[in-house]
Amino acid sequence: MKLMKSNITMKDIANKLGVSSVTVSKALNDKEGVSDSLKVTIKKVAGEMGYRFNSAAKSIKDGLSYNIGVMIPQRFTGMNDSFYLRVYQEIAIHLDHYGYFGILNILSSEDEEQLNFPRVYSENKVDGIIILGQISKKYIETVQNMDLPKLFLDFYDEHAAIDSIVTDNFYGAYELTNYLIQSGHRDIAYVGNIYSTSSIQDRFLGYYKSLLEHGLAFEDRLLLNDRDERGYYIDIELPEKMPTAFVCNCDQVAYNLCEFLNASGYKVPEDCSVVGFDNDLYATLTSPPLTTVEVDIEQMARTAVKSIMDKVSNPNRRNGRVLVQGKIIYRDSVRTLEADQVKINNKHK
Amino acid sequence: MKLMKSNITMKDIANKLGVSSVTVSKALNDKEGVSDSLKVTIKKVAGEMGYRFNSAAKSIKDGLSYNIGVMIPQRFTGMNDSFYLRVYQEIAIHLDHYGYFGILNILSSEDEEQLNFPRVYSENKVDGIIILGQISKKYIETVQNMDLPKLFLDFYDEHAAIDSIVTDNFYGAYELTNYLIQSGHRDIAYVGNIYSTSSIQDRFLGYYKSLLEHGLAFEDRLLLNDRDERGYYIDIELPEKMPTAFVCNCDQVAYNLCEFLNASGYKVPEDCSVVGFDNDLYATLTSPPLTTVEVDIEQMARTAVKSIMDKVSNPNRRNGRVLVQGKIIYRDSVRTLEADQVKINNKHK
DNA sequence: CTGAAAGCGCTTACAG
DNA sequence: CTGAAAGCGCTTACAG
Repeated sequence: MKLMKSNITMKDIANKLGVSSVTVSKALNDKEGVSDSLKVTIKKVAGEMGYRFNSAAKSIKDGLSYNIGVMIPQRFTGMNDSFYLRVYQEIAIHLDHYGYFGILNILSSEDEEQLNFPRVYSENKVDGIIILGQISKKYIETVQNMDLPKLFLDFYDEHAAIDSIVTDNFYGAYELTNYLIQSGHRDIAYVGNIYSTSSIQDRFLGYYKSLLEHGLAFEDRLLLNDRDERGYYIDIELPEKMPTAFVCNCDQVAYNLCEFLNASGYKVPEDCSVVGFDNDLYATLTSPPLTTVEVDIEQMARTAVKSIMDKVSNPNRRNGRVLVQGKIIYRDSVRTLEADQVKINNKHK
Repeated sequence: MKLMKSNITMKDIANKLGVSSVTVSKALNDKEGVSDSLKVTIKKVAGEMGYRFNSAAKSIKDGLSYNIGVMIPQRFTGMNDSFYLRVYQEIAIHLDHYGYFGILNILSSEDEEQLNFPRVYSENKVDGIIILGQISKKYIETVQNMDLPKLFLDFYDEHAAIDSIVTDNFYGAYELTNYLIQSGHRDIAYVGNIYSTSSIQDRFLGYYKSLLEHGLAFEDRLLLNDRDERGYYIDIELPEKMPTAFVCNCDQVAYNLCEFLNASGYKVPEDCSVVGFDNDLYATLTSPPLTTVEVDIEQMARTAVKSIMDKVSNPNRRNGRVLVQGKIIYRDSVRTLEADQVKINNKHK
């Protein structure tokens, strides 16, 4: 079925002007081989005739679609405050600078389980694909089999030799924990299921490194679970002996924790300090607002787009694992403990 | 520059099997004119060879890109909780059912002012375009000049003969106000800049109709502004005589109002009732949570996709202005006033 | 059931 | 500086 659109082609412009379509093509693309005056005329007439470039014709010639696929696993799509959608939005904006477009591809749980290639791939709709958000081990293999530049964003996999861009979760949590220790805290818990995602795990390790460096012992009671294997939040169980501070793997969990602490009669930061990660909406909804680490979405998107575009022009290009630094946002959810208060806390043992 | 990808084409499959590419095309597309056995063989070999369909070649033939553009004005992109991004996400999911993809197009303020066509249009990248979020009057004209099926989503314009899909703001606010009146409220304010967007205005009119129907007089003091001309929130000024209830144009403003009321010593709902609109994150962040109207995002996206796909196959198709019903979510921010309390309130006059 | 021919709109050598 | 020819990968008549 042919659409009844009155599509103007280069040939139409050429006919009107009594030149060839080759000349029109050169003029419109600012290429060598047309006199300046003819070029001007052609552009003018093209505008008058409402000419629109047919990118499909170009695509078929050079084998490029001028689209980049952004794949987000379905399970990340339910949230109200969607971090990934905002990342996608920034990606779309940056792709525009390269003359590219972004095609959003929600990876259904079904396709992920059945290891189906995404349609953007099997229909050749994209020149590269950014996988935004952790996918299953099995599906990583499927992605590896795709003959296309690809990039993991916001997660990585040790075994897959696929370039990735992640927030420096490790360093961010390390700095944040250092800050708590400098503020006099010695008994610090970490909240998060460390087997759930690499982000949560790496943030834990940054926390752990800080403990190690300061000669503080880590105990199992200091690791508090926040979600089940499927990623659904569960009630947080406080340890018998209360820590003086909590490092939460994300702001939403920090928010949940604050609510729970308040309900249990603990005040933040008087009774215990809480820090988050992400600096999303939740960080400003607690009272007091949360000290947290801001993920630099714009920088992540910019880096991701640059990296994938590099790979499109040079498929052998490897960038490895690139870290994007976060930034601590200091607010009021951390209390500075006086030396004697630290002692009192220790006596409780 | 030609990409060094080992692209398998139908011709390759045909050569391998000693048939013509026409036959391969028919087999792969399940068309008439190939024996079943040959069809099976072709599909099998195509799979083995890792054949991927070249959609650009198809596009150039039938003049369809199999993409739909979704344009969101830049000024709506700053928010943390992005309603429009979630709508876009649902649109992408529904487009998939039609074999289509969604291309996100952030309309920069610059392009909006200079009345530039979006690149998705001038490069023929889409078969239709959904404009998600109010654009300027001037830019509406630009959109009208685009020779492409188009659709306004979440707003409409009286003068533009462009189909639109909007939440039934009028009816939602009407029902909500009815509910307040049934709960004994007689002095009800509306919070929102009614010249800012058609949504805010229509919600106001629903509120107004409810007042009219119940013989309640509207007074200017009952209309409270919440944002300036550029859409930035301003401090809300309470009227001298406090109303018993507030109908807010959206949940975020309701949330802001609740914070302000609490800070000013008023308790919700004991001292005054508050209702919102949208049922977004903010509706559950107040305490108590807000009674509000839920916008049916999934239904809006489904309707929008169906409508634009209709127009793609039949450019003359007109659907007019389609309303998508919302749904009241009853929570605890509304107090039922006893008859005598209403009287007491009236005595204050 | 099978395939040769033509064409979609553009661009890339290459010849003049 | 200008353009005829060929080709990108597919599909649509049409002929056998």
